[in-house]
Amino acid sequence: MSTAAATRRGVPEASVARLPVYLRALAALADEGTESVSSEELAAAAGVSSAKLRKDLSHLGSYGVRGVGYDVERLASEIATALGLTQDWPVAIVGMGNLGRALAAYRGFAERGFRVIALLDRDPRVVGERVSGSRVRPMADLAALVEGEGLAIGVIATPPESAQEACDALVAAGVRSVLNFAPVVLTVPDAVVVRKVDLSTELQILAFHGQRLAVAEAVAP
Amino acid sequence: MSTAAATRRGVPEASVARLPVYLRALAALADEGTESVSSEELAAAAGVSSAKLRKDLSHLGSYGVRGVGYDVERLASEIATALGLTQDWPVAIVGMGNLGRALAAYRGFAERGFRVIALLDRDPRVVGERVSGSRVRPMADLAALVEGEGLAIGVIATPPESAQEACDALVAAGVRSVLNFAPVVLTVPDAVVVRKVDLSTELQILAFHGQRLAVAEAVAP
DNA sequence: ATATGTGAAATTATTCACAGCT
DNA sequence: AGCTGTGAATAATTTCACATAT
Repeated sequence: MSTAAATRRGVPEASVARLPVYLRALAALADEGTESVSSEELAAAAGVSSAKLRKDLSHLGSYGVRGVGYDVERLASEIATALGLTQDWPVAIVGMGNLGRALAAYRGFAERGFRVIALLDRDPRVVGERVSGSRVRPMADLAALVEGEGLAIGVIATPPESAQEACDALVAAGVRSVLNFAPVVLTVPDAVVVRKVDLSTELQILAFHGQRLAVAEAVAP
Repeated sequence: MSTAAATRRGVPEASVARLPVYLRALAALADEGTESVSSEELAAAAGVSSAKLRKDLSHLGSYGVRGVGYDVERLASEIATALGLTQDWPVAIVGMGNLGRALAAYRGFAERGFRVIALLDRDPRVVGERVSGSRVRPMADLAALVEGEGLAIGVIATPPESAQEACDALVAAGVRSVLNFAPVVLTVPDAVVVRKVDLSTELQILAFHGQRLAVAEAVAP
């Protein structure tokens, strides 16, 4: 099986979710001038076991050298290719409340190669306002953004009540990838991929573990 | 095995991660006055299969009625208890950059019962400033916050370079639960639980799937 | 000598399908 | 008659351990 085939055919979801972490660790190593790295070292930097790292990388192809390790630049480039980061992924942020404005000001998108090409809001009182140097656009512009500018990823930063509506508008315009910050479950066609970022879910999971720790300590201090 | 024992002994991690979603769906049902719900309905609202929902709930105990379904209030209360949400979880946010300020202004913490009791920054020029009605405090205050106010959860909103330092300070002060927004892997002792929220990782996962979809469509449009 | 890549084993998670209870 | 709770079956993921390549 060729590398390209391996990439297109299934890379397990759990592996995909870790590739960005490896990529970041590799970028840090490259920054400090490291040229070669072993699976043990890279795994430590990424916070996983070396066996897991090697298994993950094996789904992309065979880019290491036995007895030596991995070339940092090469591996970073292969992971970036597997993730599809060699192409452009124009992003639009929908919902210009507190969160939307914070995201619009966030530099992390651009740093990772995601170009924010539009900020949108459904409220006519917000449309036209300048946020982080861009004019806020109406939802009706979505179709043109997909057609004309290749808009590929929609970020939903609306209040929960309007998140599904925002999502429907994105999907209707042809967006196939959605990052949802609203604390609701979105309904989308099969062809659309949704990822969720949810603060309060994370806090609740922490509460669960915090409670477990407290109980464990009470039993065996 | 008693319910309490079931809760304390392992609820699978994958189930724990879904409990907050069920809780939110139940809250929405309660809001609209629904008193009883079947696993099928609740599962649909939470975006999972009914078998998965029932299996997840079975780890908490047996709170449904065969042939009938679940009492919405009761189930919500049981899940809240399992998650440890009946107790107070004081939160501190470390790092008063853009993200830290956005988080400080975010109402979602309080709505879910997480009380933000302190905002901190290591920069003396920021300490003392007022953010969202609170005075920003120095890192040296952490120990007193844990001792005196029961600080339990630390939110790291610093730049990546200082995230480990912030984390170390939290852990040294006695915080056992950390929510990390900085795009770095944190090193902590076993007794500390870290959850990560990472925008660019999520975007990269979307890019991977977007690429897959594009390829699939090219092959079979 | 050393570190990768990978089958095989072990563990964890999901789905199936139905017995058991209301 | 209907819906939960759960063993059993299946699938996914992780870990082990070593043959293989340099």
